[in-house]
Amino acid sequence: MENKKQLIANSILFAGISPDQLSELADISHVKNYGRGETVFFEGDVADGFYMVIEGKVKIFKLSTEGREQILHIFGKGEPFGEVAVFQDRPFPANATVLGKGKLFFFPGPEFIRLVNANPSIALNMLAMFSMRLRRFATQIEHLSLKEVPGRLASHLLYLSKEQQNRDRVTLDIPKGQLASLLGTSPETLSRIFTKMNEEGTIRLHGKVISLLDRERLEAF
Amino acid sequence: MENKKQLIANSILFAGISPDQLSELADISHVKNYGRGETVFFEGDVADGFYMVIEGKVKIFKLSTEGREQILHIFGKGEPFGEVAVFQDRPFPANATVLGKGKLFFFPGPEFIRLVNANPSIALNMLAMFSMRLRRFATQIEHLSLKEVPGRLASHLLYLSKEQQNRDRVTLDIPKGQLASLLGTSPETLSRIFTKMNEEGTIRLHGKVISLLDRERLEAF
DNA sequence: AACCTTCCTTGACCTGAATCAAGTTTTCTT
DNA sequence: AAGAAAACTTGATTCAGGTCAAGGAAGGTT
Repeated sequence: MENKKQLIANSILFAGISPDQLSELADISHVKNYGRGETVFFEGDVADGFYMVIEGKVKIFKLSTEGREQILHIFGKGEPFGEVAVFQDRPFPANATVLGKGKLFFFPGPEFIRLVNANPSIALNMLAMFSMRLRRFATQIEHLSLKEVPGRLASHLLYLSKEQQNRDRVTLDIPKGQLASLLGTSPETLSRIFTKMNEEGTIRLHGKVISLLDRERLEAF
Repeated sequence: MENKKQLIANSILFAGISPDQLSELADISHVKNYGRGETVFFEGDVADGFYMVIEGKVKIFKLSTEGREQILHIFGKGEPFGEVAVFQDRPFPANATVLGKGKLFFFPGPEFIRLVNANPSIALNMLAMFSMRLRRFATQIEHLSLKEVPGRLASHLLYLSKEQQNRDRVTLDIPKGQLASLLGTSPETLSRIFTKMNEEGTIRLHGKVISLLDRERLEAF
């Protein structure tokens, strides 16, 4: 329980909250466990609350009528999701499932709305978070429309490198099939491009570990 | 000047503001005029303030290295833009130019930040606005990745119809070339699809006016 | 009314990437 | 360790849609 409070206090969303409100949040939230690939919610479900990742990763995605998948976000530890729907009091606009297995907080919607309205610092935290997501979405739209798949992959590898202390040896944190869906392409195409970059000497592949041999070239895409 | 206050008071962003703050806003804001297709700002420019449309339309867009354009938003009367960059204190993430000619408000950044921090109701208005934009972006990503161009056009026509009192006779509010860029395609491809839908009897073209003859089919895309 | 510019359309061609199919490797499970 | 299930790779084929090129329509300007 103490642990629970700490997790909440350390999150971006609830940073700077008062001890009272922290206790209240800890009281109203549940912890939920999810098995491999289990669904958290479907697009169209009523948003009676939102979630925050404690352990594991969650993908938020859309499906086409033919079953193709486009990932919008992948959220990790400490990141909330579903708050937009709660805040707008509308159904979830996309599906959420756990990658691997995971542990999540659930916060009931009405209590959260009350908190946001009462506590300007939470509103400001949310604004900061939404701003970042808007920026990311803008980049994603740009990439989908203006870059070809090799360019998107190159961007992603450079992004991963930045996240991982700018090392030249990068580790994929999701399966390649999921990466394909995040980049808006098929596993087959992604695989071919990996192979080509490997042959050209731009990168070196070792399964989920990838060495960036030629950053210049990656940036040129 | 009275007019200026009214425009601010009627905007989504500043709805519910106090008379004092309204006066202050009116004092710190300037009105700027823009000629046909003039640029408001470029991607990468320092965001020392943000804008609100008084007259005309503004497109926010990204450019590829080869010069292709992807429109992220088109904003009309009363809509603010550039606030995300101001709020994050980061350069503008995209370009903004006026379609046709236009008249805009400019609000200096620091004063705005002060206002948001002091006034929770503005923060909540912003949250509502950002939520809506996140949703729109999610839809745009979904369309770009999972729908083909005819599907995106069909969606857009149905969306326009909804905006225009659900009439079956819809009027395009931007040139077709711009629509192509909004839908993430080329003018040539868009033109071909318009022609095909016209031949199939799904729609009837009269320049910028389009009759929706077969909603069923449009929705099926 | 003639001119110019911007916008739109149509044709011909080409290519990036999706799809289908079949194997291979990796990983879970028992 | 063996078997089953995912995950990944490779090949062959197809096609949506981008690009280049040229002509036509529409709207603004003098």
